[in-house]
Amino acid sequence: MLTNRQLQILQVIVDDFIMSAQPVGSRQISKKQEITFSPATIRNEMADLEELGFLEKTHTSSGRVPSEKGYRFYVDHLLSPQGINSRDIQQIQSIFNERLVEVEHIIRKSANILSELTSYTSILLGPDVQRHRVKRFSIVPLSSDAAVAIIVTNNGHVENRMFSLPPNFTAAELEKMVNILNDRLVGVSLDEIHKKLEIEILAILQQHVRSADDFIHSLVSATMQNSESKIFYGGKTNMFNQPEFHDLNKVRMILDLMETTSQVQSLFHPNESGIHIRIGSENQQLEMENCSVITTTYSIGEDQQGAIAIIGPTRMDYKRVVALLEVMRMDLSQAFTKNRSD
Amino acid sequence: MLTNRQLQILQVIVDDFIMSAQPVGSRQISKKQEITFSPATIRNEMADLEELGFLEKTHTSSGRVPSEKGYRFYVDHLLSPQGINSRDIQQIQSIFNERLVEVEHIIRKSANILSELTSYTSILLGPDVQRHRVKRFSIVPLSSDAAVAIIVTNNGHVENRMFSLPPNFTAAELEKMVNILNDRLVGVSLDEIHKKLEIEILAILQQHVRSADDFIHSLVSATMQNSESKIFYGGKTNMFNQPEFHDLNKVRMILDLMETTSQVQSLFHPNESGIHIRIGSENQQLEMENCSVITTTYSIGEDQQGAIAIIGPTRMDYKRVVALLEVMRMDLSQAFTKNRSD
DNA sequence: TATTAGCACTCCTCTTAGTTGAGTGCTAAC
DNA sequence: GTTAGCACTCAACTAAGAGGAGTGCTAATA
Repeated sequence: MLTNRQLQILQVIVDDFIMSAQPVGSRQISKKQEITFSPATIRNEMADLEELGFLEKTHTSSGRVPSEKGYRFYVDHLLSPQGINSRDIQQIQSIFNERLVEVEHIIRKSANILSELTSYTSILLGPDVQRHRVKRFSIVPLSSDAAVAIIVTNNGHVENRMFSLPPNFTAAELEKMVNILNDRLVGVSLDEIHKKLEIEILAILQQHVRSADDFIHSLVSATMQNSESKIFYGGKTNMFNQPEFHDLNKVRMILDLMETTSQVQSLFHPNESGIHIRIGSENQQLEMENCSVITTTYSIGEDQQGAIAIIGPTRMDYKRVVALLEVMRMDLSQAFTKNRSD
Repeated sequence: MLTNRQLQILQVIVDDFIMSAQPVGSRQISKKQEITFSPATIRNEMADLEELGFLEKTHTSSGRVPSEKGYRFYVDHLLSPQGINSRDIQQIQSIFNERLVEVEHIIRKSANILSELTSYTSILLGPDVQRHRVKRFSIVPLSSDAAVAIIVTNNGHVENRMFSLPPNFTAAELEKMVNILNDRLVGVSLDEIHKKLEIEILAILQQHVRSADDFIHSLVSATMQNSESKIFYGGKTNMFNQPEFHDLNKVRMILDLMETTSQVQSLFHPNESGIHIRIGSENQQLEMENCSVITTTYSIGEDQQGAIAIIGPTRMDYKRVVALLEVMRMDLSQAFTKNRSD
């Protein structure tokens, strides 16, 4: 176990390095108010902390820098909760000033404000549309052979997909069909729609309408390409500010990663509540070995979740980001839950 | 006027510099097959071309580099049309392989393929939604005080906006209202909707429904935030490949510019057909002083336009990009016009 | 025994000087 | 008009040296 003094020194080093991005030397540490012992003592302790794997040197005679293990320890044991400044709170509140809660709009705004307040990059996942339930299903024909299928969900989200109509399909048939579909689909969650269509509804339609096969098939293939939850970014180029990303290649790799939906999705831990911190190589992605990712979830209505991620260097201001995410998570959950529709 | 020899030398220099990104020296030029005169002669000509403003030196004893004026001349007078390779054509055709034409999907794919083929950044503007016409208007109530308004346009595009319902609004009233709105709005273009709502339709509704004022007002404010045409990007980080963008700040400025819708919009020349090339400072934006932008438009249906922009360094492969855009513009126009609905 | 002052040592960083090579402009010869 | 030749320029690279921040170790101190 670490002694109190070691804890104290580790804390000072991490805090200092987070602010300065410079290796921290013993002299510098000794100047801090809370430190009462001499540089020599500190050097001894630092040597021990290095042996234990919490610190690293950039070269033989440099100051110390926290290792990943050091950050991990800091995050797990030394992270005193921090209040956040009323200005920041105010800015977060400003997201919710407007009257009507349009989920997408709020999330977009949140992404921007989070990136502004943290000066890192923020990624917000919108609600998992797949779990929305159908409120209304309708079809609008565009021409003799094409139509748009529209699904409005209980949360006011609208999905639409074009699909091709079987030849010689009459308006009357279409109406009949829409009625049947509406009867059967309302209340079904989006991810179950195509199963439902293929198994249950196909049989029913076949009794009432010509070319139901074609129709359903066309509709199924349209609903198959399932709609991913939208992803919103804030401060994509904030990384450029960080001295550790003055290397073009690193920045590029991360920006490229953020263009790939699947990669971005894998940054999140679905179904785990609370705040999660992944430091450096704890992220599976090679591109992220110099980054830390802090994620959390917020609830939208009763059983849906959105997610937030902040991406920064491993030398991230964990304290502040955690505090901000805590507030954000609560506020978003509250906003989305009180105004939700049934 | 430039002599033939000067033209030839200018052409070689620009071509060479576009490929190599290195200042071009007289010796190097003299080695080209088509060049029959000696380095000394070339040096003399280059000195003249520099005096005329077509070339620049990076330092006193360096080779020459085209100036903006040089590029401009090259683009205006020396750009022999180039065929493109059948592989590239094939790749472009692959965009249109799929059966059903979903505008957004095709544009997204085009953006990616263009950036891949050019190795620059591509920006595609979707159709100008404001000019779509209403095909069907509907309202789906979500709860007692909120509803979604949905507009399907003639091109199969779907716009939707949440808005608040006046208190104690009955389903019957809503239906009546939607019927009236549908009668009046079908065929109206999106940018005219709110005018139409406020002036003409309000009067009619007031005769039939309670709280028409509130309702229309709410609807108007929802339709006011007019939907911009969507913007699709390809190869956002391709710039990192260009040696002239090894400076973080330049890249950052451009990436930031691309996050700002209004800035991006101003890269385009609406209502001008053909291919447009803006070189360096010919772009108004300061951020783009090292970039050239090549834009063109394609038609969607009869009277709508989308636009394409390719952004690269001033040392851009104009010949190739122009050729690719030519093909792309034709193919997109064709694809969107043959399948359009009335 | 724990702490600290002192000191030799390391190694990054910055500066200076020197070398190389690609390229030019100019002059004089062809 | 063209070209060979030559002196000159300057970026890019390399090497050497000074300065300084920081360390580890040893011996003195409380």
